[in-house]
Amino acid sequence: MSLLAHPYQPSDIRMTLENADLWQSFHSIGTEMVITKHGRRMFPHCSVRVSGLQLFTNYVIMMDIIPVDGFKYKWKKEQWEIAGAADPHPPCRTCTHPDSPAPGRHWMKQPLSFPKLKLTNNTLDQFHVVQADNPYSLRWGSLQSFSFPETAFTAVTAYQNPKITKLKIDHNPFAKGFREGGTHSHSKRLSNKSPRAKRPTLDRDDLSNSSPSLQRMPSTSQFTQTEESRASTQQSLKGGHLSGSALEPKPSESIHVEPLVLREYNCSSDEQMVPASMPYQPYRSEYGMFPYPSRDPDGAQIFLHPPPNSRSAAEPCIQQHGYFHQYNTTADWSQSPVLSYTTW
DNA sequence: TCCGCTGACACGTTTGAAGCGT
DNA sequence: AACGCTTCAAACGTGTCAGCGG
Repeated sequence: MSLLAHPYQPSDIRMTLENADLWQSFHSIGTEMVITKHGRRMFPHCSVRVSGLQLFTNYVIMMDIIPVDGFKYKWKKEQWEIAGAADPHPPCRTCTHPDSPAPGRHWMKQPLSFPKLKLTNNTLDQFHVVQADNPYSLRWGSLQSFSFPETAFTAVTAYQNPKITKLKIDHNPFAKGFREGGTHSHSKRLSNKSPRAKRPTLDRDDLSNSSPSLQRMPSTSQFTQTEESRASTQQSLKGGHLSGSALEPKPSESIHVEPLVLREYNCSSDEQMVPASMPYQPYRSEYGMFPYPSRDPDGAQIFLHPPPNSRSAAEPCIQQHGYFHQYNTTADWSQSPVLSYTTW
């Protein structure tokens, strides 16, 4: 774990996971996140507290999900087992916090979260693409990333571990309908003819087509990782996260300063969809290139990381990673073209 | 036959418009 | 007329299950 400060502005930026206890509860069992074609929100969602930022310097916060390894897994005999090679990795998509860019004081006054981040295994929802009318680029002074080992999770299309289901039902208000009296029995639903006519609902595709609320980040296959971040991530894996395995140290704050990168895209959204289940080549190459929005980044990222030990060897995990990017001067920012900017 | 994914379902929560009172 | 509060239905998010397809 390392921290590299901005060359001109010695950094003491810290990022801590807000709902760490909840994450830890899930993590100790082996967090699972359901993904669907249309996108499913995470629970727990990512929420972090930031400190040490320059009060009047603008930052952008981003979050990524990165597969741990090149395998896919199946739940067998109360544990995950390798079930073959992973499917091709989809384009990496980065979620930018909609408040970005914002001054450090804004980020530090309250925890920031990504409650509307959705996980999907659909790689064809192209309507989420946001096209920038005026591509522009910025030189970033530095990039700092933070990883949180306890946010690692396994992406599933249906829950496998009943302990996870119970934990989610206990903590997620939206799942309260399943809390008491067990789950709604199938027989109950088989009785059919519910007195309640099905509400006409917008097809999500239609909804998304007509609204910018769901947008996909530009893709890149150039995401690379430095030795440092790799080492950091590797280290985070050693603790494991499955039941019975040793827990990692407290939310890590491994910080990686990235070389300046020019990227040209604009992305902001109410809800952003990120791929969650597709393993990708782990720890490959460098970390130098990264898909950044053309505004200042400041972010949280999720990394899938390799199974920490033999017991959890089959478990694809995701580790949250946050990225900071800062404008050194307001002048830099003023030179930027108008952003598409949405709020959650 | 097995297994994974998808869509339908029922229920609770959230949200915002409409109605009402001050 | 303006503002604030309450009510309620629509929209949304959830986990489970059957059915389909590979």
